[in-house]
Amino acid sequence: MDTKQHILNAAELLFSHHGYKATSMRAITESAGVNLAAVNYHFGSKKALIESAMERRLRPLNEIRQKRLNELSEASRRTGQKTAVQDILRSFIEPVLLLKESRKGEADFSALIGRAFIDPDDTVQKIFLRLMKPVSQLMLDMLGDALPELPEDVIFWRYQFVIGALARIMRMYKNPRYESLQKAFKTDVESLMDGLIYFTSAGMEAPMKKKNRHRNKY
Amino acid sequence: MDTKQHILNAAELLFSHHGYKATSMRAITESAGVNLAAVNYHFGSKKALIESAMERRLRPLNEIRQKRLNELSEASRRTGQKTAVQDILRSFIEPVLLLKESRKGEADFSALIGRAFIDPDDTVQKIFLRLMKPVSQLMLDMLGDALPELPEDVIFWRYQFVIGALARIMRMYKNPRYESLQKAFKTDVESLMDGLIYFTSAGMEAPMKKKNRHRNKY
DNA sequence: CTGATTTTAAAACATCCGTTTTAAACTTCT
DNA sequence: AGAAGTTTAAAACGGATGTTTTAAAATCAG
Repeated sequence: MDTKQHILNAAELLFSHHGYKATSMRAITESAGVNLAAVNYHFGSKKALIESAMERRLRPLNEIRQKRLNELSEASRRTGQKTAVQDILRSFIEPVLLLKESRKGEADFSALIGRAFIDPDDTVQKIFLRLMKPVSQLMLDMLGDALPELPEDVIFWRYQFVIGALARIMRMYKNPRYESLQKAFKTDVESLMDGLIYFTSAGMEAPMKKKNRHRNKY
Repeated sequence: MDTKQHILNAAELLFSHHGYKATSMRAITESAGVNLAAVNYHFGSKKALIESAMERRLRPLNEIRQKRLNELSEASRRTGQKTAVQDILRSFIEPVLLLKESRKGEADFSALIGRAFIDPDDTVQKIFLRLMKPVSQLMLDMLGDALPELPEDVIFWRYQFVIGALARIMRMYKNPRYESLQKAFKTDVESLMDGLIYFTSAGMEAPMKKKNRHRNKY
């Protein structure tokens, strides 16, 4: 009965490394040690398999995020103080990187999420947007409340900057492909996470400046 | 003789939309209105074609970046003042987004670069890293000089945050796939670019805080 | 035990892929 | 005009892909 889990684990690992298109059913089933037909038997199709793999990780992750964000809103209502931008970002960023460390035995599933952010396949993108939509909307609402002086579109794009930065380090951190770039840095997850939170908090709270204050020739 | 250009334009567009693996030779040649065999005749292989497509855009772009960065260094040497972080980031970010607007007739090649950042294919990644290496090293050096109080690994990761944020908006901006998320925002490129520069400048200059100043339950 | 479900093995399916080949037409330049 | 280079058309290549089928074996629940 754990054939499904074996398949999901193998799919998660291969998909996070090579992307959707380049991960074949034969590679998945061989890596999982099961028969080729098992995937279609249990999941129906490759598309349904990758959807299951993404949901297995993204659903509980986003539930944690929403719970933490709701706790922040409640505390704000209780104390009458505005929620700090840094706490909002921390609620969004911390869970994915901490879960990464807490399950060392399993396949690296924060890489799966990092891959889902950017996989070029339309199927993957649609699944991902659907799974992220509730927490994304909540983030935008809370950031809007925390930064009332910023217009809606500025909040939106700054949130996208955060997403982009997070997605990048989810793929880079401890990824052998990028080891050559990282010299001898032995940065631990907590430091990297805190670094990202400080960076994005400062960026989120940066003032808007007037345009055309700087000429350029290109 | 402009068959090669037609092929490159078609490859650029399709590759930026669907990624390397999902862009077939047949799709490229049909979109370019040329024969299937023309790609192998002119370029030798699919891999060599995508390499040409990337080099065509990335080489002049990074030359502009390096030239602007060198001008900043020279000005700093001349005046004895430290180079501003914002000017460094502007030299890196502005060229790609401004070139995007200046050639409306051609295929959208900033999307090509945005895609190259994140395509899962190993071939694409190797080509991209090779083309980006010189300007990346220059950026790290200059950021290190501008922020002497930050350790090397913090500079490195913050630079990666910038890369991630930039790559994300290069793919999102004016991409029909993400239109539904952007409500009625009619943000122009200059505003978006300035927004990214202010965001990343603030993040780059953010102070480092001590660790473990915040408990969490997950 | 029995019946239902799960899993395996092996083969075949149609389809797509990058690439190559062949021969004929077209263009360009000397 | 003639040679060289370019482009087209059509077909085929070997291989990989997702999916399906068939039948036998293994597992498990009532």
